[in-house]
Amino acid sequence: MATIQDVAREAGVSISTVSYALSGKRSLKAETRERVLAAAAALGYLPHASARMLAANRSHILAVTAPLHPDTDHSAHMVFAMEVTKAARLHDYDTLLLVDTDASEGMRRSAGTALADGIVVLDVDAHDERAQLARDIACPTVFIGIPADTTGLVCVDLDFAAAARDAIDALLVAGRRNIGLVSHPLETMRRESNFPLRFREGFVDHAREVGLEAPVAHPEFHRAHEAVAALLEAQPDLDGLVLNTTAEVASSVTAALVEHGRTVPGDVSVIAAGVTFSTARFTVPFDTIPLDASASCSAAVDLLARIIDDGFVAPETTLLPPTYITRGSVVHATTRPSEV
Amino acid sequence: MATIQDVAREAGVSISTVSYALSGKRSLKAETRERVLAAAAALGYLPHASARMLAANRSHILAVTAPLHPDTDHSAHMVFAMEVTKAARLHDYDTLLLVDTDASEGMRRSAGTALADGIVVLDVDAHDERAQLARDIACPTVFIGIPADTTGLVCVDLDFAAAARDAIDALLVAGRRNIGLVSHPLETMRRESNFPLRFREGFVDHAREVGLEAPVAHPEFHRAHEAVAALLEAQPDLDGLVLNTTAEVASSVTAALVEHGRTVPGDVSVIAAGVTFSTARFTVPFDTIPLDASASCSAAVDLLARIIDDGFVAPETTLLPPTYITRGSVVHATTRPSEV
DNA sequence: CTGTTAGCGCTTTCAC
DNA sequence: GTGAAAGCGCTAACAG
Repeated sequence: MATIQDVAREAGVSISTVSYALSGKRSLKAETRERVLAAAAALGYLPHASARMLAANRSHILAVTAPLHPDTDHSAHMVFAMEVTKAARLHDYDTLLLVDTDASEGMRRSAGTALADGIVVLDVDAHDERAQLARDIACPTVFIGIPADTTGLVCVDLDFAAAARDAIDALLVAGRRNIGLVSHPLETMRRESNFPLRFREGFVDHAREVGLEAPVAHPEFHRAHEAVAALLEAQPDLDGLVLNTTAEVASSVTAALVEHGRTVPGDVSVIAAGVTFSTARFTVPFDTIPLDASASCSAAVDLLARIIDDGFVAPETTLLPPTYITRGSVVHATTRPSEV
Repeated sequence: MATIQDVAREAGVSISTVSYALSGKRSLKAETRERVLAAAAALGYLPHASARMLAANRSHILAVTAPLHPDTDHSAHMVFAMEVTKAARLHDYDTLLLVDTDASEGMRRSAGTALADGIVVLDVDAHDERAQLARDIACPTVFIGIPADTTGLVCVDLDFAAAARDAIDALLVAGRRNIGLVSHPLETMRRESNFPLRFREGFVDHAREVGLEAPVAHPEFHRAHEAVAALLEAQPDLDGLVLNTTAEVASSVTAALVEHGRTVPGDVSVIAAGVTFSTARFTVPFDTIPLDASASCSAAVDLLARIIDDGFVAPETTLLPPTYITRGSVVHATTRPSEV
């Protein structure tokens, strides 16, 4: 491997000139710079990562901690990890994957050894131990998700409460007033997984505001059947359904409704909200208020890069506004095909 | 952050003694070592990663390249990335995630800058550009998966041909002779994704050896229906089915068979083979010859660690033997419930 | 058994 | 506009 020495010799300049020519941190005579770049290219020079890290006191590495729960949706997990990685590359960072048992210990380690310049925290629980950890370590950290106590933390996430409101409002506009929510499995709620709680809360609160009953069901066995049955029991006239649940459950909702003699979207209009998966290929594609991993991750990494550069940013929580995708699963109550 | 200097001062020894006390690379008087360890603990000392990298010429980082295809199974993708990460930690390596467009360029970069000590290549196609890249760069590389030309490469993978044979044999033992295969979508086959090809080839070859028809179907639209219909057309007496396909397709196989008036496992016995997902929660759980990500990744990382340490290992392909998990979806033809 | 010291390859002052 | 040189914090000879 060619070193900066080799390039300097080849170009007939000093190594500092090479360094500056490549970093652009000070202006050189155009001709000199050309010569250096040519020499570097000729030798196939690439700077030695650890030497650069040590000298510059910057690793150009971000750590992303993504713990694994028994109910973890691997697919969503991967999408977030990849989107963080992609966003990081735009800022010239590579990303280290910290998983499982290593999610906390790895955070401490990569911060303590200066392995990482910053940390992205994924899959946040309400009482996540990584929240306190982030306060303790001296390493810029951004949460994608919002723990119960955000004191001193920087957090980014979709505004799930707003997403829940928008979903209800869209159904109201379609003349639907008997609205239910299929939320996440109880297992997920029990560990106080961050966004399912916030979505449910937003849903319940807004339903109360606009004077709706709005029952909530938590599916079991990764199927919609029981959840739909429970909602129909609580609300026999169910005509609107909000889904903030897993892909598996969502994909069986239409079938479950049909088994109970309800058509979609005529009898029951459906909206999937705060979900990462696409419903485009479902029997009936659902209107969706997506949880856009790319948007969340870019926002988080942009913030993190800024914190690393500035050395400081005021702790704050950024809520990303929801967007609405129409796919035809919400129709006005008066135009119900079953009544045509 | 405390440095090795601080620890040396605190313990009243030289920095090399600290280094040796912590690395154990030479023997010290027990008391000295204790004193050093105590001092390190007291100061909360953690070695500076980049300094260690530079001095030791070892980054303790592995890169894992996992490109993204339109038909990528994110869930399986994540499982492999995580299993590599877990296995790497056992050897004191961290793992860098290289995704997407960065899969090749990132490989070159992390090798060229000495960012990574080694590379794990995931999701290998038959004519994967990363094969040639691995030969060109001077960085230990292990493939999980097997490209068409393995010259000079180190590869690890499940023995998919053996898995296909075992699946057929298990059905033969159960008295089934009209066996079909539901393989991967054509999209996946077209890019010559590595293991679906090898499984299909193993299946077709062994079927010929034992004198079976053995039609193969490639599902569309991520559903089993059309594939099952195609197989039944080719083989109206279908009584055995091998699945080497996506979770989505596999989960709808039983329903598709039932729609065609066939029971599982009575009329048609089913085996899922070379798959990462579990069928335990399916309506009818399938006997499975698993593609064990953990096993493949451990084997690959163990090998890689050895190559990094030894500086050399003979290029070779390691095929992991398949195992069989019984879940009751294969019954003998004479005990067909539908005939009881 | 322990200490001294020369780097590892780069960045960045400081000097010209 | 360019060069010389002092580190960054560690590892691993080389000495004793």
